[in-house]
Amino acid sequence: MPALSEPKTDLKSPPLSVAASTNAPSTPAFSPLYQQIKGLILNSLRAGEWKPGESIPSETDLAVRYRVSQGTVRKAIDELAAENLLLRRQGKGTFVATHAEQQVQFRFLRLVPDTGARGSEGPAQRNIIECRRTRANADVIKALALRSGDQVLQARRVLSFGGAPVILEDIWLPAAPFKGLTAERLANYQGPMYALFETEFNVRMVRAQESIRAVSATPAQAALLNTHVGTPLLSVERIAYTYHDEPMELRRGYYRTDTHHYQNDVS
Amino acid sequence: MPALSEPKTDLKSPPLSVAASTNAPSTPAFSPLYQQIKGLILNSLRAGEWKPGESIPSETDLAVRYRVSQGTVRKAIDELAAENLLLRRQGKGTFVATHAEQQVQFRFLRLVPDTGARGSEGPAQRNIIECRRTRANADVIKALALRSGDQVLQARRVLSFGGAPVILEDIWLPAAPFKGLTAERLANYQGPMYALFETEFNVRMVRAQESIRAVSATPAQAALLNTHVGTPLLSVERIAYTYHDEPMELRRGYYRTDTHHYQNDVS
DNA sequence: CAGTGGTCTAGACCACTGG
DNA sequence: CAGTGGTCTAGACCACTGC
Repeated sequence: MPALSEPKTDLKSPPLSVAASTNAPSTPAFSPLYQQIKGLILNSLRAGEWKPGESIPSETDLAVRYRVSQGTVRKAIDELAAENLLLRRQGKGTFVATHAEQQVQFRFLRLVPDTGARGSEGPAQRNIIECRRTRANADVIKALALRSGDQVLQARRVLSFGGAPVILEDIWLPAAPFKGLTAERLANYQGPMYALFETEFNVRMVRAQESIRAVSATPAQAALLNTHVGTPLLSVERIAYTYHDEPMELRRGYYRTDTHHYQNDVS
Repeated sequence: MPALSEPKTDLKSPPLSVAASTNAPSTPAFSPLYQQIKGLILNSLRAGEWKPGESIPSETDLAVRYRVSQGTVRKAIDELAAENLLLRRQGKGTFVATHAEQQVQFRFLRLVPDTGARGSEGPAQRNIIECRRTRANADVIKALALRSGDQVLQARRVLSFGGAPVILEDIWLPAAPFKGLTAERLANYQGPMYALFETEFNVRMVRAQESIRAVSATPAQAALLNTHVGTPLLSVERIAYTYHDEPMELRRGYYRTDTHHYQNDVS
């Protein structure tokens, strides 16, 4: 009999009214079994029981562990795979998604060169301009759901493609989860920033929300992006979330769009 | 026995190597049953057998019709619902998605007011500036996969929210599928343009691809959007597709982003 | 060859809708 | 109440991977 840690009481039993006896009597809060399984898997992911890039137990193993049928586990995994949290590979297993993989390297960066595919210009050069620790201001507090007075790490960097600066970014991170992150660590790391966050801080960015505007380049922005004051830039404000919709990063990007464009599929 | 029109030969039989005996010998082109069912449903949708807003037959009916199990039909419908082509409503049935519904009114328009929810400023005012019929130029031919010399309808309009002009759009449509579309018809129609396309021309837009840049307002654009020359505008080029990825519209939009922003979720 | 995910089936039962 | 989609199960078999 496997070591069961989660289900002290069997899952199947009554509707499992999660919302205890609070004031919300109308909705019985029925939650299907596979949703509960999904929640348990999510908990294991957040706790780091299975790390990015690793495989999780097979469907049959999980079925035994959770005492449900394999089909129910399958449906839970299906949803997690659809949300890009897990990655299924037939014949091999199911893996925790990671930003370190080549395929999904730029999943969160929607800027692509006008001609040619992503990465056709070679790898991006990342230059950290500055990095410091400050007290979060009102904007950041709201975006990251912090408390007034909380510390944040702030970084500014420029991304260049083929030698030409294209993106200027200001980044804010809550200091607590990223304890120990220094300017050197950031500057020396080759590869996507989100991959660093995974391996060093066990923080995996899962989804993000972006608000996009057109703005005129300020003198400071123009200088860093090697263009003229007043040049139209794409302003991209991103809030990135970890598991359970916890906001973990605020990023304000300014994109030159004379050789690149932001690409989006809507359906 | 139901009137079977599609499956002259039973579906189940051998792997059904769709890619006939062309040059591609390595891949056996195995296609699961539910994918084939999905294709058949897609064909019925395109042919207009079930119109937008209407319900399609129940899963059990379709299972009988296609001679497969209900679970297989279910999986096909699941995918179509995930792609927003169908809409499931428990207890009622499965419906063909439509742009006429209030909920999905603005599914393709990602511009939202900076404060408040979509539509909080009341309905959009749509003003057709001009509408004419021309020969497609190279750009349009490429975007809509036309043949040189083909006719297109071109329209220009301004969308205003709360009385203030926010969006200027140039729209190109292939003349053939939209035969009979006039400036009056466009100008007089209240409601989303895509809803008109559905009811009048049996053309349903299913997905779109947008390329976004920041540009400076030209004198003409500034005048129509009631702003200054040089104001940064969001340039949004959209190609919209019907069923089977057929391009059906090219749209070049210019958005003022001083009171609104383009919102995007990335995962 | 064994182990994984992927497909397909058949049947039971539940939740929701509307007459 | 009947009809619809939604959940859950159990079992058989297929396709893919790697030893």
